[in-house]
Amino acid sequence: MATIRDVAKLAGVSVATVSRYLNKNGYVNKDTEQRVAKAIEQLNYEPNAVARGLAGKQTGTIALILPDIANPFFPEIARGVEDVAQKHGFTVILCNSDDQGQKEKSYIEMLRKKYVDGIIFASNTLGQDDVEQMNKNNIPLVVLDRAPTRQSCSVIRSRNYEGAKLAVSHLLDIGCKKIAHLYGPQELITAKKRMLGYEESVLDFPWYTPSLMVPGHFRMDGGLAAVKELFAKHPDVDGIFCGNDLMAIGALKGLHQLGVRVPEDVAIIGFDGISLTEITTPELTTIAQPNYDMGALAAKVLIETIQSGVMEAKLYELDVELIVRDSTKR
Amino acid sequence: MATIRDVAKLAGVSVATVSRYLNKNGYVNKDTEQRVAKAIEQLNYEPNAVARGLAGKQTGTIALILPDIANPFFPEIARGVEDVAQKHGFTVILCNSDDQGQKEKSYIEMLRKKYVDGIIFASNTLGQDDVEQMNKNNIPLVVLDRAPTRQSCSVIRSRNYEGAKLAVSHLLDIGCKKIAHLYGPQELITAKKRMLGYEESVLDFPWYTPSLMVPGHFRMDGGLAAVKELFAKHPDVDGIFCGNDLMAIGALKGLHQLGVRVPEDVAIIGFDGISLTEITTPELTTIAQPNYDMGALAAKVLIETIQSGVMEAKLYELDVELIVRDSTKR
DNA sequence: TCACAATGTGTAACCGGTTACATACATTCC
DNA sequence: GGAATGTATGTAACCGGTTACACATTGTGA
Repeated sequence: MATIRDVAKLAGVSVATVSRYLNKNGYVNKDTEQRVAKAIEQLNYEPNAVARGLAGKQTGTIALILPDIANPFFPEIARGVEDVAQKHGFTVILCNSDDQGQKEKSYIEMLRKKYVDGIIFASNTLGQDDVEQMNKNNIPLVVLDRAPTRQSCSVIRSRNYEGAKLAVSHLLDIGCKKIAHLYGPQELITAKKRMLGYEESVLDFPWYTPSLMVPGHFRMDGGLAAVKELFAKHPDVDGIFCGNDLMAIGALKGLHQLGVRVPEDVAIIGFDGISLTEITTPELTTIAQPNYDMGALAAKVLIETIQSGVMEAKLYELDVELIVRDSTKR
Repeated sequence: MATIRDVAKLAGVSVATVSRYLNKNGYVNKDTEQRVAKAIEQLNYEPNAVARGLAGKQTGTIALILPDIANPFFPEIARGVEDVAQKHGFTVILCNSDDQGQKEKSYIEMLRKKYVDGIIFASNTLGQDDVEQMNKNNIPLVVLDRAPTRQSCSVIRSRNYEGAKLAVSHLLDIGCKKIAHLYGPQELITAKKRMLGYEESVLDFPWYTPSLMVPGHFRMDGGLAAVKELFAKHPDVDGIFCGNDLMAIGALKGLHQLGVRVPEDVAIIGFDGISLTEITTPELTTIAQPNYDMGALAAKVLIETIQSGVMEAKLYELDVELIVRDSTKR
């Protein structure tokens, strides 16, 4: 592989000039430019990214830390991140934290040593101390969807509260008379807001009672168990708003096992808009987040932060959309 | 951040000694070792991975190139890759090729410039020239699942042919009298072998005719369309072996639309064992590949190649397993 | 005509590691 | 006792870029 010095020699200029030509900063004469270009061409020269990283402290690499890429919620986000990164000449490092603070910290450690230019977090366990450490090390970060606080870093989220209200009002619209809610881990802002939206929507109905809210841990098996628990207490429920799609799928399974028909006996609506909602029978109505767009936006914001050098701390809230499918069609 | 020179100064030794201590190569006296260790401790020193990369030409980074992480087939593989990489102190760069040779080449270009230590391919469009280029540049690569040839690189695959025979014989076992096959893109060795397994299993039956094989492009919508085409010609089919799970899900949908009952009228079996097969109604019988393990093995083989420096070209074929679920239960 | 700015280029230090080679002393073997 | 070998350490070049600074030339305004 040719180096910048080879190019300089062949073009009869100094390495500084070649570097200036490459980075398009500083003055380079038109003629010189031509000569350098030709030398580069001839030698088939490619600047070495690692050397660049060392000298310039920018590696053109960002990291995406998420709990588990095998969770169907994340691949679309990851795709959004990667597409935008790729378009800007950045490369994406994938990290699965399993929501373990320990794993997360060791990733951050390693990423810092590798001079990643920035990090996107889609993880729950991001601690205040981590954020501070990143700030101290001057590593830009963007938090996706789940951050409890918004401090010295940008946050991308969707309108969970509004989405929840939308979900409940849809169930009411189609004539539901008693609506339950399966909720996710309350340490997640996402789960909390969705529950809040539900509560505020139903609080004034005579049928409402807190035991209509059952935890499902944002997981499929959790949704399945929850729905059974729910029907033991409230066999007359005729609508369920699930805090995420995975629980909704679990609930669907559970109802199927109980011999309850969807949507005839019970209507179900989920939240997230993951692609799995299209493969169930019946297909699931859901409040769709723009998952891909959230990833894409996160990457865009991060890269802007990296390139401008100013670490802003904005909150971006994206709109959600009600997608009506068979699980609520009567 | 402290550098190796700071450590050397504080410990009263040369940088070479510190480096030897860090890499545990060459001689270092016990006492010196202690002093260096203390200096590192005091300065909170962390070796800089980029500088290391430049000097040593090893970055502790591997890349995973796949068509699309949002395709449900890949996240599990990716997870397997990442877990093993992480355990060995490697970092994984994620690349979505969309099966476009062009995109793939530009990724490879960029990865080479970044000194990635090796690449795992799970992409169809990997050309002979690419492989040669990698070999010339001495970048180890491992090809996952879909490689046409096996030349100067290791290949990880599952027993597609055997799996296909297993699938058909299962359908025969449950009493199917006319079995169709939805197949994937024939340029994929995977799709080809699965079709071959089908053909050889059914060739001698009187009901067999080539028009029982319908293309479904390994996609859900393809499976849906294929099943409709199939039933227009062969309404008496009572078993379908789908070349992958996505098509099986599509077929399930299509049959549902046609009012055909599964498994009563038609039994369906897929291939791959992706997690989606558990959320359909009825749940899908499938020939499960060890997806996670395939990713993990790919990473293991790649890292071994990187660390040993010998570029072997082995073929690993993993066993598949029949998982019987409702879609073939009679 | 002179001062100053804009343009163009080169030298060499620097980023933070690794490592070939030189040197020195302690053992071991014949 | 001298050669060969093992242990321990330091010097300095090297990986391949970027960039501060110096210097030269040309253009411009007063």
